[in-house]
Amino acid sequence: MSMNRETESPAPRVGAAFLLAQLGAHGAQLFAERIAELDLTPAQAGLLRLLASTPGRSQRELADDLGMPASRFVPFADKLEERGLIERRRNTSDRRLYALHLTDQGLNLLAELRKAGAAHEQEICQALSPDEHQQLIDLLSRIAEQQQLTPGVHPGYRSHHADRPGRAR
Amino acid sequence: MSMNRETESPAPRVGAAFLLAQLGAHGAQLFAERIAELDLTPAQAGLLRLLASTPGRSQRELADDLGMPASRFVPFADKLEERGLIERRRNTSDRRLYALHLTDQGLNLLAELRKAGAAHEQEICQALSPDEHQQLIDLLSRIAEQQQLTPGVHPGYRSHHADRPGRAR
DNA sequence: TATTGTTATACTCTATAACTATA
DNA sequence: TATAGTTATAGAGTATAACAATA
Repeated sequence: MSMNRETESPAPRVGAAFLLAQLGAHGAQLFAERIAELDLTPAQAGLLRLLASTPGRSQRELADDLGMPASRFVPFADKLEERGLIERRRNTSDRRLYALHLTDQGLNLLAELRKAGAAHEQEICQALSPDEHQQLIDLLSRIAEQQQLTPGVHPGYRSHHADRPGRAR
Repeated sequence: MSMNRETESPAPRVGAAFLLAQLGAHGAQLFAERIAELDLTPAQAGLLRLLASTPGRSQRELADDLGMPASRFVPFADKLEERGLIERRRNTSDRRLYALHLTDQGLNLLAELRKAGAAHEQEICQALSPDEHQQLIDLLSRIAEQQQLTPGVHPGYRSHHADRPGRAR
């Protein structure tokens, strides 16, 4: 079949929103494959980062931040506790609450995680010069702020496969 | 433990890759909610756009492009055919193949879809000036090309809820 | 009575693989 | 024998809601 019957549409006319969705999903997949080598999922990595910045919060608060129902957070946290990465401490003033903390082992893994994050950043942005790289961060930050996105959390965490790391296909 | 032992890290130090994932997921969600008013999912919209640019292809080819298994493509296309948006025509030279085409009704809905896409683009990029908007598109296009992403398709299509439109929470 | 954490059940969605028709 | 399309089934993952402990 002839493929060039309508040559009057040369430019693909791709918008920024579509590119953002496309690149975001692509990058998220690459990152998931990368940290699978640490036996971590993006959601698990998100919890570790969350506990590093504000330790001692309750499971319900953390579940809300990650966008997952409390009932799913329980086995989600169970696995990380079994691996010795996080710790549940009883709150003495209100014994209904747990206070979640990173263990030393969790801190060590978090350091590995940050190395992986830096390598991932370079992989995604290798087409840009350092100046352009910073330019992109500035533009994206402005959009994120205007869209009122919470720093450090994105909606993908609420999704499926929060427990088992995915592999490359 | 004291929380301000390392005060030398004042900036949140968010990378472009994380912002891309965050904004991509956020924008995809907004877009899904927007086109739910047309009773369409992002994957369905993707197929309509695909058929508009290159009509007459087989189901297997299209399923591959959308990243979904052929078995799931069948009921996926069924719904659009029942709604009179697409049409299956038998290939005369190889009668195993279907050739999928948009109907007139499908073309009309595609026009609505493009209006929704333009409005979505403005919603996402309202923090930027026209110049900055174009600047962002250029930077993202360079990354997409270097990462060898297929124009017009993104991995989110392969995912869940390809059939039923989601609503705002 | 309200809230945190937990468990169980019922449901949705999916891929695997078998099957038919055509090549 | 190989491929396009289809169907069925078995399994994974989820939210809803009931439950126990504490406030």
